[in-house]
Amino acid sequence: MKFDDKVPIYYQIKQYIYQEILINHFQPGTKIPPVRQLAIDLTVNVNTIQRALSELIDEEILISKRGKGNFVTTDLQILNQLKENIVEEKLEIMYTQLKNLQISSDEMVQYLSDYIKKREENDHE
Amino acid sequence: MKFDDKVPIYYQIKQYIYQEILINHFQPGTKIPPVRQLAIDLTVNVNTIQRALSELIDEEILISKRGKGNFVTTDLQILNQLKENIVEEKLEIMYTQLKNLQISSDEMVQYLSDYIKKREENDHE
DNA sequence: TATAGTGTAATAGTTAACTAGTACAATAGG
DNA sequence: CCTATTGTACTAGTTAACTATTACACTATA
Repeated sequence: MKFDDKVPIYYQIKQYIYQEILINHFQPGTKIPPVRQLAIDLTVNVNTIQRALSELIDEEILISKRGKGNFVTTDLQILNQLKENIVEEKLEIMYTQLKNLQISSDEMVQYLSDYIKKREENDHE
Repeated sequence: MKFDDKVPIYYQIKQYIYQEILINHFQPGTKIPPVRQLAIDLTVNVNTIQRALSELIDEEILISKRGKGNFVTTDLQILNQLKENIVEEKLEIMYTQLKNLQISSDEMVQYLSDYIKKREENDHE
């Protein structure tokens, strides 16, 4: 996995696991891969995996069962809230950054539409 | 100035200066504040300012004149390109992240519109 | 010419993130 | 009961980012 060297790896792993859960690659109630396997898959140290997981456990996104594995919560309320928070966070970051460049809301929507159009034209090649 | 502790400070300063230039707080051809003053204003060390500035100088956004100060380029071509690049970069980051959550382009535009609407309702209070 | 203001360089020390390695605790299965 | 698998904890060492400090080079001006 490729990481952005401007952001801590453990934090990017945390985001990655959020993503895998929210798109149901890791399903509610099921076991996620063992820490040692994740370390291999993501080519990082076990400690770095553990740091990401321990935060997810604190957040009750994951439930740790010693000797068994780490399991995705079955609390759909938590997961729905998580998705909402993440989407809103991403929107807020972009909104704030473009506002700082004195780009209006209307321009922002237009820029996004244009960007998507451009992307999708290229993706169809 | 408040910094995101997940991203290097020098990098955030660099982004800040981009912004100040693009919204004409620092105008083409004019001198930006001395490094020692910037260090005070942003409450960081001079070395950290210098690190950000040296990258901007490499990019020819700024021109350094020893003993005089650092000056914003007068090359509007470079500045226009810079703005385009930054806007596109911000759009791309959000697009990619929301796509990773299996959010469609149409949903994305809708989410942004909703978010803006919500923001502006609150901002008017 | 002396001094203040400017950019630049270099050293030393601190901290957070990461890696490597080892060990330990709990569980499952033969 | 033994062994493999799993999560967890701990120590040690490296590196990048940051701070603090000093020094130096160039410019303007009194």
